[in-house]
Amino acid sequence: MSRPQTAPPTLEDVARVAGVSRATVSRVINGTRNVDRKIQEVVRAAVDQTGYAPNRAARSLVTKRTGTIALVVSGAGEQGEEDAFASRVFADPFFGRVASGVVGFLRTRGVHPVLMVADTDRAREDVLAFLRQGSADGALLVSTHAEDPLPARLAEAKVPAVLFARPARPVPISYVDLDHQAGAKLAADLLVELGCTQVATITGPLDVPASQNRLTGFRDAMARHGFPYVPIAEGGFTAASGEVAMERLLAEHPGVDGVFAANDLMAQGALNILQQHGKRVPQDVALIGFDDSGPALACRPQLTTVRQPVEDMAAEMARMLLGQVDDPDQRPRSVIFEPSLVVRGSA
Amino acid sequence: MSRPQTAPPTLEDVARVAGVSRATVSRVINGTRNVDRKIQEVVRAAVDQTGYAPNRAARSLVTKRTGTIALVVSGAGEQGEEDAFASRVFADPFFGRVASGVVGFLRTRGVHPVLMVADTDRAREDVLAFLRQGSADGALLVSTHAEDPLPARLAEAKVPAVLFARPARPVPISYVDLDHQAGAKLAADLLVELGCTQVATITGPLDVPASQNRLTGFRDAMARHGFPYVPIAEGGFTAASGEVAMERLLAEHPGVDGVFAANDLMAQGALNILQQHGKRVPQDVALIGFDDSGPALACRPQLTTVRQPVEDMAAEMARMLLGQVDDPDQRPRSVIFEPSLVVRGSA
DNA sequence: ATGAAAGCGCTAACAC
DNA sequence: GTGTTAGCGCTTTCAT
Repeated sequence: MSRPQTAPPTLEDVARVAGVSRATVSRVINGTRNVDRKIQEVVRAAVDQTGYAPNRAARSLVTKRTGTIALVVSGAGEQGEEDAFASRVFADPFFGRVASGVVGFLRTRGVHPVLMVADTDRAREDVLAFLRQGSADGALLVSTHAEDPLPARLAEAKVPAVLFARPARPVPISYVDLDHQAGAKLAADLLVELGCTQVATITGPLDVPASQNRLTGFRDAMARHGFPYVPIAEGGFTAASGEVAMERLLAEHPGVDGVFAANDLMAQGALNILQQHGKRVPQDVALIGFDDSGPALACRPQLTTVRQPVEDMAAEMARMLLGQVDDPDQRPRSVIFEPSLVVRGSA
Repeated sequence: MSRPQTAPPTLEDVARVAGVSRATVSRVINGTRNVDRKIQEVVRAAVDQTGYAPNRAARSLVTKRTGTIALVVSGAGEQGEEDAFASRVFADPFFGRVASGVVGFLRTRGVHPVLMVADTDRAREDVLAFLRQGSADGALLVSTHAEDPLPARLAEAKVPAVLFARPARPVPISYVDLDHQAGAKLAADLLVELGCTQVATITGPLDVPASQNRLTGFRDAMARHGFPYVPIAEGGFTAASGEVAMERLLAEHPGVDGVFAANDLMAQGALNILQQHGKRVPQDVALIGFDDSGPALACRPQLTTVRQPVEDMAAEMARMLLGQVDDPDQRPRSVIFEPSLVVRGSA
């Protein structure tokens, strides 16, 4: 460290110390081309000695790559409640799992995710501009809203992008998703196996494909078991909405003995209400959640739930995105993950 | 949009369309210097027409600013369980609130947070390198580990940085924090007011200053109320650790009638155990949490808790950091927030 | 195998 | 008030 307070060392500095040209240093750093063994060592020594680290802006300027991707959470833009959207979505354990999977995958690849929230038209334009002028190499999109225009915009801008979950309306864009129907079937099968005969379900917002698929899958499986009618109550993927839904279900169908909630948060809410009404879970009512996120373990009894491997799915998104960045002409692909049943105490 | 598939428009392109020089376009875009009204309009029109957006890399190369800051979560680097750390921390609602506050503040300022996890020495070096060679203008650090060397390293590298919470050992670095002692006192006062006489507390990890302060504040307040002895059980800020701690407390002090848990997650765990042992909350045992995060609302009864305005604190961190970026010679500052009591059903 | 030199897109002196 | 010009630090032909 010969230069205490000064500007960071540049390629030029390293080259001078090593007694070679900038180009050579650049080559050994990037591992391109053949460079003489001996020279490589000399250069590496000079790098260590100077504490050199490449300037990403300069590199990016010439390579047109940033080593950065956007991790964007997109949602409905209720005017004037922007921050509310952000806090709602970041409070959901689901998003934490996505972030965890993405970071876990990217960390070893020298790529960094920048967090963006796209909850208004303005914010969406910002995201688009950010991507279009190359501030990031691509985007990972978690959309919470069916009418989200961002997927289509990204596709038409030909920005490398991967979605979590299939978009509500067809868009030529890559995504990872879960076999929601299979997951719902897992729940239905267990409920029937347990002997439940009055089964109901708390769905997610029905404009979201995942909610629809879970509902459809559940109904189909129940029908196949000889239960053509399944009462439903629509929730909003929050614990509070799960409570409201369960109240309604109980009011309309007091004899319900099995409930499938489309996520763990709503299952948690349902559990609260069930217990409040003196129903024992799982003895009086069997309850199954979806996701297998943190709250499932915090409940008493712990939630039997359909596990969605969110971290793996997020990692796969990142993998796909990087592939797309390397080869922009790749056509859209999708990877579907299989859910699994995690049996705990609630069913 | 005259150039369909080609490279994004540059300043040069805009200048040509507007019939002025690059410099002039740059001036109107950055709002510097006086530029003739009429010309401004012409330029803006040209910008719209071309769909121009400044290239951040190029700009950053000359300004030495990136418009990016690092949001780093730093923690103990248990060898080989890197991803476990990431998923643990991102699963904590606390971190979501930090992210939400940070994003909320930065979004209007054109600054973007990049997410980094520093859980190993290697990862910490990466963060440092990232910052030192100017890939980000500064760092927001949430440290979960008392022995974390990162704050000191950041300080000595003279990287603009702000911590969430005062570092365990003195470091000349800015931070925001909560008056933990005052928060704990709020809890103690309520418990005493409710008539509890056998009060215990579940602490956070005792090497973390925040945990220590909450404990000290609680003990002091209880002592002042005439209760010199307060049984404690140390937890790890997770629901599961709260369960273990509560079990132990109950085993050693079956008559306990008031519990203060150092965060909501542990309070939730404690609640599970209490109810499992047939204790009614709040009738038999009054229970108070800390944070006022999501899980507090999902519990039954809902948690009475000491609110920590995490989003505001995070926003303040971001504000302080940007100030520091603008004036790097600023000396370290700290801002302490006041907690407040949120009374719900558990006490 | 290595060096010289051009240039990525932008800002900031400096002239006019 | 506006244009000219010199780089910022890097990669990458193109020579050698």
